[in-house]
Amino acid sequence: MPKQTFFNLPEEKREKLIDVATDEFAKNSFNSASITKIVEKAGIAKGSLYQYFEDKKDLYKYILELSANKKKEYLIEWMNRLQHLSFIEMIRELYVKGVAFAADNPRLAGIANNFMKENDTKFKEEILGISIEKSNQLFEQLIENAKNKGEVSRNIDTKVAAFLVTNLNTSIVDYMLTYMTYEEIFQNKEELLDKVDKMLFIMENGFKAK
Amino acid sequence: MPKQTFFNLPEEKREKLIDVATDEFAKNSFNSASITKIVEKAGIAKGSLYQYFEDKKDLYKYILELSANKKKEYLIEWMNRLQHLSFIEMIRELYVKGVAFAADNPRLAGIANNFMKENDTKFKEEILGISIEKSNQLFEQLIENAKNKGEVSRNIDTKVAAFLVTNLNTSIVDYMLTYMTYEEIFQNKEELLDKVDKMLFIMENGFKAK
Amino acid sequence: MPKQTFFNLPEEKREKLIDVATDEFAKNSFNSASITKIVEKAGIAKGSLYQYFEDKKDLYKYILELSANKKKEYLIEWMNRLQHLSFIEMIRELYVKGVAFAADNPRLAGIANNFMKENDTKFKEEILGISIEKSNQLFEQLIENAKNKGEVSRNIDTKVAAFLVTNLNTSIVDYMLTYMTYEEIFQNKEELLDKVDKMLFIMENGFKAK
Amino acid sequence: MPKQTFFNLPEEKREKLIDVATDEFAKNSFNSASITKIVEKAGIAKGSLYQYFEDKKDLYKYILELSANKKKEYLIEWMNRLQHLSFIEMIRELYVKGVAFAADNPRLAGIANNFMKENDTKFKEEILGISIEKSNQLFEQLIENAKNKGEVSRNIDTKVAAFLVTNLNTSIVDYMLTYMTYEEIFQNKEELLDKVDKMLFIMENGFKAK
DNA sequence: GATGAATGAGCCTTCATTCAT
DNA sequence: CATGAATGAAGGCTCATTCAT
Repeated sequence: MPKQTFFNLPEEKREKLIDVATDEFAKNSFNSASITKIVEKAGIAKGSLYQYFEDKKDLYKYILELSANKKKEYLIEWMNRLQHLSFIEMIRELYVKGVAFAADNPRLAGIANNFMKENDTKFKEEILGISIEKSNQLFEQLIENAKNKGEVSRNIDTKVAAFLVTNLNTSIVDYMLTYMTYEEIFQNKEELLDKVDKMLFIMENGFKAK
Repeated sequence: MPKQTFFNLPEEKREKLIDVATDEFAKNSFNSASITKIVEKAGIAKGSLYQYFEDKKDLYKYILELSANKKKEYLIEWMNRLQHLSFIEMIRELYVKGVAFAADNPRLAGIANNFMKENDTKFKEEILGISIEKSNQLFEQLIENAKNKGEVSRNIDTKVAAFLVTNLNTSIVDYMLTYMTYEEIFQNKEELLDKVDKMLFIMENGFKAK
Repeated sequence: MPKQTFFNLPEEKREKLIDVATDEFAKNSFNSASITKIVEKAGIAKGSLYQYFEDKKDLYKYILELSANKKKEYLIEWMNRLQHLSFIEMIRELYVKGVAFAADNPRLAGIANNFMKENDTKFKEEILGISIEKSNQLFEQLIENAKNKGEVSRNIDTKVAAFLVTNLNTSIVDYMLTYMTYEEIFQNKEELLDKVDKMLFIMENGFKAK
Repeated sequence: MPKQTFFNLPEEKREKLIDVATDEFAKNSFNSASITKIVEKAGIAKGSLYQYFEDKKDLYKYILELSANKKKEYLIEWMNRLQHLSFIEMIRELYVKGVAFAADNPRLAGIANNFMKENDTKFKEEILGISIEKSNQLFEQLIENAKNKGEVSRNIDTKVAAFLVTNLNTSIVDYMLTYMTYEEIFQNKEELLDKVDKMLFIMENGFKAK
């Protein structure tokens, strides 16, 4: 929720600021990110930033939201087809889109990633606007549906399964961003997608030999 | 590797400092943790801390190591029985011990947890003393063995499976520490262990209904 | 190379800061000079100084450069007449201007003087921007020319003579600044210039009785 | 003037401390030299040092004096023959011994050298025990004598000549220690002595072509 | 609306010296 | 006599935020 002044800015200036802030928050935690560096790189006055945004947190929220919106574009197709896909197909597509997003927009993905790592729960809920609890409920619903359709075993615990699905999603992207350079990610996109398939195979069938 | 002076300290003082530092590093990332706050809470002069430790990193390493050692005590039994357990039993025990450790020592677990979240790979490898790559190899070996014994399906990819196992382990503890109060953790230990079992059931058998 | 912010400062404030910093660097080596004392005496916030200058070294470079520029004004006439003067006249004028500069601007001269005393060669070359070696070559050239014109004996070693000329120049000013109060320097300017002449007489004719 | 306790020390310990302190004061100005580093390298308790010496200054005085005494050994021969040498021979020998001393004991020479560079006149006189003025008088006397013997021209100014002689002496050694590594000094001793001769030739005969 | 200077608390670290044991 | 823990001021530097212009 930037102030109106921000949207009155010439597009070039606005984009530059967004770009620079994205970079900073992709590389640093909220605390470590430096407003000073952002305004320096963006070539704007420090005071100006405080005319566009309430404070550091406000800027952060905005950048995080942009990243989330960009990701939604990747997921929109997935969401539209939720009904028509089998559960595993759904998850596969979710992961695939997630990895593709991170591969194509490593900085945007990095922001969300760093956000997930923040320790301060109050801070996170304040930023999210809703409780973490709530944000996890989508998957529980999807799993319940899949159980009803007979696609997912009734023997597994829904909440636990939802937790597992969400965390693996996060872990994959985290791995990419933390241990691979942007270049490596870019060059190995196919390979990464292949690994996603292998992971889903495990999730679908389990470890156990039959 | 604190200086000798640290070990010459009266136990009470030493414990107080460890306690306070543990607290700070459990609640903050390395960068955000404050030496100033630590010495203030410990009631010692700032200069004194530098008589005990080389620098902030040295203190951090020590506290992290203490946490690791404490955790090793929980895992020692697991390690001794590695040969005699089936793969799923092994993983279950690993997770169970991990959760138990975090439930009994939430702050110590929090330190390791925060360490995992650090973005700076060089920093992490410097602290660890070995490469991240290397530290992940144990599980790959365990999975290979399990495949050979016929416990784990040959159809699954070893590296991916190892990644999955490690990350879930981390995620569980992270979840506990981030979204539950110490009190909640303590009161729901049984319930948490039950969830571990449910997760392992999924990992063993997969999502798919049969 | 101060930041633009420094030049945007009201002249009074800027001059005050320059004055105070000049004082500190005239009285102390680079290491011993204190940023804290400078800002206190200048009556500005510590953070402000870092809005004007990159760091201590940046401030130092600037102050040193100011001193050098001021000295250049004294030497500009000398440099313009290099061709038309005999060697000894050249040296005399150099020394005379140097002494006059130090007498009129003891603090500015003191800064350059302290710089010469720094032990760390790398530091000095970094500040100078060129190698020490190079900065000494002017005199060697002048002496060679003088030899060719028959003004200076071919029997003397050029490099050694250049060393001698440079070091005496430095020594004289050093002596003034170290062992005389600013007041004494000011009151004895004539006397000092007379000593310069006496020294040049020795350098011209040597110690030896004929 | 160390305390008696210092002399009661086992020789090995005493020598180690001297050695380490020598090193520190050879590499740093009085201010920059670190007591902490000295005791660490010497392997003694910090408190101990303050039982041997009054304070940092006291230690410094002692180390400086040791260096002076060592140098006196080099100069003793020179002093004994003062009467029998011509003026230029005297100076030559003084310089030669000085260079030889610095070549053989660069650290000891470095201490004296750093001392000369100190800005605080009061500090220097306090350390020296006598006024700088006084310490320069020897040469004036020697020059006067040389004039009387007809070796040195009556046309030169005694005080100025004395200043010149002393400062060149210092400058040569300073040059060696600042711009040459210990190894280079050691390997080029002959060459350095040759330069001394060349410088004395200039001082004897002057620049002027005849 | 834009500016950017000013702020002062905070950062980690080093210092010479003291003094209880 | 030796120890080394304790001290707290000082070191250079960065921070997010404010506010007069």
